[in-house]
Amino acid sequence: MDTPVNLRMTKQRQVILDELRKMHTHPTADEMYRLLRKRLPKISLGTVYRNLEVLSDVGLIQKIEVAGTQKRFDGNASHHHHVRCAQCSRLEDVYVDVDVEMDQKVSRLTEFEVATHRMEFVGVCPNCKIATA
Amino acid sequence: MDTPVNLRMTKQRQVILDELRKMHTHPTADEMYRLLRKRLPKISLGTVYRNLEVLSDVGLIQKIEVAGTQKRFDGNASHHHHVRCAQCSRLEDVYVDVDVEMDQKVSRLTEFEVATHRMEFVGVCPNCKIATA
DNA sequence: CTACTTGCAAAAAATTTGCTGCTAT
DNA sequence: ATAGCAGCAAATTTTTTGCAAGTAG
Repeated sequence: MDTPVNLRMTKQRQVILDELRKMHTHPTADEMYRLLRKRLPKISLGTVYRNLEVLSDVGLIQKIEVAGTQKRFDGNASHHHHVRCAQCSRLEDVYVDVDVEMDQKVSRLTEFEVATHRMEFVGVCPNCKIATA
Repeated sequence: MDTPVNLRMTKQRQVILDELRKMHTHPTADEMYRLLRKRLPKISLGTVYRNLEVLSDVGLIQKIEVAGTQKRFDGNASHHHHVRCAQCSRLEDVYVDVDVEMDQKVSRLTEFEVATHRMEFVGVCPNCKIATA
């Protein structure tokens, strides 16, 4: 539950981080699990869940909370946003951002002390545009 | 699964919409269920799920996809965003928005045809600020 | 009428947890 | 040494679904 005081870099954790970083998609825990078993045949789904949780707690990866029932994870820990296809749910990174005063503005309006934000753009992806046309 | 051609306004659906609109919080399906049983003791959880789904499909309410494992729903169907407290998960509405060109900009960058966006600001709410201080 | 909806119960999907033995530090 | 982790399996939590009977339009 709580993130331990001293994190260890176990084989499993290393591989999870490694694979996620080279993925450039935004897999669910279950998708990661299926992939990881190629390198670590005995890894368990529980371990995948626990590690994705810990890694995002310490900021090495991002937990993406967007549409859909499953959580998704992103090996890219830098500040960026996402576009999602309303039809096929495809998810991609977007590197645009609102101006820096936005968080301040919301802080004043709501009395929350706003630290960051996430944005999800929703639309139709190139593939689905063709399919629809 | 598919939204029917003709929607009926049943008692259950009416009450769900009604209660959700006067709530000003952003309840989960289960929270709605517990509340609704006061007015409709025999309503089932399945009905609550199905109706929240249908109502958001037709745009009468909003399905909020934010942090956390459960989906939340918002009786306010107008375009607005949310602030979430990183400590206690309290969720509030925010009426700020990015400039209208943002969606266009993302459309050009990603080749998605962007229709809308959602923003979630994350920070510490007034209560938790006090508790922490 | 009849397409749509409900309640109920069971199933499925997603995530978390208890435990015991192993391992990174 | 020892706090932290892994694997496994069981339990929980959240959501969906099949079905037979009821109802709005």
